[in-house]
Amino acid sequence: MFSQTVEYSLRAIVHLAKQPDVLQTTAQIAKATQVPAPYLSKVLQTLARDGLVTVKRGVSGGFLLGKSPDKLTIYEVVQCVDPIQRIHTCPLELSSHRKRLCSLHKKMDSALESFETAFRMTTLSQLINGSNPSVPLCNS
Amino acid sequence: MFSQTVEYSLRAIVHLAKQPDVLQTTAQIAKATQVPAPYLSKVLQTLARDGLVTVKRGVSGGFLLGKSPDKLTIYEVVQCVDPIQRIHTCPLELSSHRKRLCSLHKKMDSALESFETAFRMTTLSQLINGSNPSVPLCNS
DNA sequence: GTTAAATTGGATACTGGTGTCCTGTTTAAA
DNA sequence: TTTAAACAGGACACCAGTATCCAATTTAAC
Repeated sequence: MFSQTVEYSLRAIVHLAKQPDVLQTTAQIAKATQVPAPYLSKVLQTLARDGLVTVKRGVSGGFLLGKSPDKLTIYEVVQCVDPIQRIHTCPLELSSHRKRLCSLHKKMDSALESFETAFRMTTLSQLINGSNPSVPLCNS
Repeated sequence: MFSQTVEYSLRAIVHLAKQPDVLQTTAQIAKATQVPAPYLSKVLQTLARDGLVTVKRGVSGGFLLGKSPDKLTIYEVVQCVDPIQRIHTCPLELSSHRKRLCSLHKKMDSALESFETAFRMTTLSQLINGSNPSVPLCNS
């Protein structure tokens, strides 16, 4: 259901959000998140394109979270790397369904909607400062 | 988000559910649902394996819905052809997350759960006899 | 200025989902 | 019994997501 890219990008963002002011290299993030470094590199590029992470190139460079953790939702991350495709028009292109989806596709889309909403309402802060004793990515 | 296989299988099931007692050939279903016939053939095989459709081979054969439309949920269809993978154990295999997922994966799984629930609670009857004037697969 | 750390971008390989085709098997109907 | 309709199963092609590697570029530190 979730692509690897989504899983990886969320891990990376969460890791950065835990120390929002600390520059981290791809290698460091890769180790902490158990994501293959070369692939993570591509994912970080994508995140950087949308400003979700900021990048500093060259020696002693690395990545930083691009937005404040309490203003950054996991929805933004997902949409950046592998957008949730809502169903807006009839996949069969039936003319009479153009404005109003049939019950099947309406149901499918409403499932997507609730999925989307769950992500829209969750910020990185919530994940990190929540009551859950299990710290993301951290074996403590 | 939805695989083609899920989309196709739901179309086929809905089509069969509209006339639960009428044998339909792969070609007929393919035409009505706008699904490539050879691929649909594979999907129908999968559905038949789980008894969601029943098959009659040979001349004047075809497919029938395998269960009563009011007892068949679209969840069963999805789980048959392309199961929703809930997150039960920590993807990073962190020992301390074994029993209790961290906040990130808990959130991801709860999104999957609501997704799943939406499907669990929807029967084929509801889709077909609902108040929605747009009839699935039908340009009326 | 030189060096080395670090990201960028391109090229490449692998894998699974999607899609097609062909042969074999079943079976109703003529 | 023969024929043809229809599904079953295997083989194959294609493409996008996943993953790796390498050369080029940037830039801090010496």
